[in-house]
Amino acid sequence: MKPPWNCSSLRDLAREYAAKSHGAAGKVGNLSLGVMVARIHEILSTGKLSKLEHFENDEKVKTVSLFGEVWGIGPVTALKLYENGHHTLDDLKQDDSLSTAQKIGLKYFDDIKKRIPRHEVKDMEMLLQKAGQELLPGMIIVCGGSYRRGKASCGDLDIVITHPDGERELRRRIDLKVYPRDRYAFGLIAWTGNDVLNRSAAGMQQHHISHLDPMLSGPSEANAFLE
DNA sequence: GCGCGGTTGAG
DNA sequence: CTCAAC
DNA sequence: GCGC
Repeated sequence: MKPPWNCSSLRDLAREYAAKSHGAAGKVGNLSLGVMVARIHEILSTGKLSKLEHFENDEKVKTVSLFGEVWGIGPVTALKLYENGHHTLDDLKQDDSLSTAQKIGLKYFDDIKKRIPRHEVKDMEMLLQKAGQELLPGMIIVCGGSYRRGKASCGDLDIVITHPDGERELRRRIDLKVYPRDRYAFGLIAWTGNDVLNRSAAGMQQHHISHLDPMLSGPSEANAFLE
């Protein structure tokens, strides 16, 4: 397959770039124009660069990249995990040194990777807007990101919130405690208080249900200022 | 010679 | 402080 | 390449 432009025009572009970047004569970085043109040509005609094939097929590179796809695991941790002898996502599941976020990211790896259909994002946006209006009339809630750019599906929801009176609002502190139904009783006791009762309820929970799944059964708390 | 985005939050 | 998400 |  031939690219729609010829090598001489590429060469001109490369020269121009090289001139701007104050590189050595006839070079871009440490690549000669010839090599650069050849590589661009290969990418345009085959869609990839054979020089990089080695990397894509390397077991370590593949595994570390895979680990890096887990929400909560970045480049540093991905590499560490690999060097600690982990080679699959199932290996990672055995590792209890993972952070809370990483455990969640791993557990819901497949879920999180799934794209969200546009209509579903629209539904969720409307739901939030409705809840927002009821909470504080005049609230403006908009879903941004790829949804706002008109994409047919989205990786997540990016929500932006404002209010006309936002600047003058008196700030109140709010604590949200969300419990699964089967632990609601503990939560109610704990967060009615006083602090002594809070501690005993926490103890009861720990003693009776600490074996339950922390994501599905654990209380989640949000401690926030309304801003 | 090094970092190259800045901010926020978890741990 | 490091690491990660956004 | 630029600022530290």
